[in-house]
Amino acid sequence: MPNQPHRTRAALVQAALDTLKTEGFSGTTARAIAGRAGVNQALVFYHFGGVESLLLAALDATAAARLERYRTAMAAATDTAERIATARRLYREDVEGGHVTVISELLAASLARPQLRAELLTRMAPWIELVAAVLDDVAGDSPLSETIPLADVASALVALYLGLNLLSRLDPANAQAESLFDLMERVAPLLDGPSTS
Amino acid sequence: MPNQPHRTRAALVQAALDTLKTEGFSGTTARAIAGRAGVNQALVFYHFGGVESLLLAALDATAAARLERYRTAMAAATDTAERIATARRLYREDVEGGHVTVISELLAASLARPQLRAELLTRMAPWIELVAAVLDDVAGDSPLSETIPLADVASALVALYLGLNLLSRLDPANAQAESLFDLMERVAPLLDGPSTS
DNA sequence: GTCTATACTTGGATAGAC
DNA sequence: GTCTATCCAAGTATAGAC
Repeated sequence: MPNQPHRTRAALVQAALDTLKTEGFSGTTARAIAGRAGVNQALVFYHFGGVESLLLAALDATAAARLERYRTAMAAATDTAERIATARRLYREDVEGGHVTVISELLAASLARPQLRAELLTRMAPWIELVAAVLDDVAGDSPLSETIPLADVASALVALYLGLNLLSRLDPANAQAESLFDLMERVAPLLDGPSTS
Repeated sequence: MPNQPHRTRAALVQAALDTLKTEGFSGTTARAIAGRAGVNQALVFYHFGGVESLLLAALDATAAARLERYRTAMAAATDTAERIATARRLYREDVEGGHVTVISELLAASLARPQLRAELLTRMAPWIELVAAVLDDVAGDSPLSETIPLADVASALVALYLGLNLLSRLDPANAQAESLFDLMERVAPLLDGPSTS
């Protein structure tokens, strides 16, 4: 009884994500993924050609959904305070859902894998663009947008996001990120205030 | 001709660092380390009890030297501009020398290793304290120190540092970090200016 | 076209030789 | 105290059964 191919593929993609989130990159082997998916280990190679390709397919699947979620949530926010509150909500979702963990583990593993590194480079771009677009909205017509290179700040914010997620492993309560959002919420009115004429 | 034990141990520690920097965590096996050190693979277990313990010993060795370097370099800086210039210099050293890579790889791997996670938690504390101390000097007698929780900002800066290093793998030129330091140098006078009465 | 069985390689760890 | 020989577990990948 041959299984429907797309079902096996989907199960492997989901299992790959779950394994990466709970076992880390070094624990994400063809056997571990297949075991979680309930299929034979060799199917990883048949359907995806190898573990690395499967992981990239899994990243693409989760990143597309996540990007869409970010875009709609951020579009609904109209001022800086709301954008920060939204960012906090999204950050919590990411930590709980392990969405950022997937990219962190792959980035860490890309050190010794030039191919993986190249693939990840392409896939980081839309995130940095998304943050840059939000920053552009925040800066709005204020003089900030002229004097500060938004693209660089966007990269830095993405780096901060990754770093916070990495550090959050050591502290399950994740107090740093929460109090950082508190701080940003206190600073937010200073950004909106002057430009609201 | 029995080797002096401390020579073998030192060779393993150095080889462990080099392997972690070039092969990443998943490539840092007892065999890879021992091969690089030019000793038998079983000595990793004899001298350190296992790969993970060796890696922690290696981290301790490099972190102690690195912390000392940071402390003396930062102590020599007297105003905010100098501190930022020093931070830029230290950051470049870290990227080139792979010092942060060691901790990034271990943090990424700690996801599925509770013991490693606990050990790393202890070892991150002095770095956050160091940054907090520098921030305290920067804030000085300005009102900033009252309104902004320095400990949280210190954690965030450490996270940013880790994240920048992680992203720098994708872009060898590492333009983000450099232009971020540019930005900070332009903002620095605003911090020093008002409080210099 | 899909999957199973199996071959081969690499890694962790230790018993015992020197 | 140091290292070799060796075992066992786990990983990748493919040849061939269905």
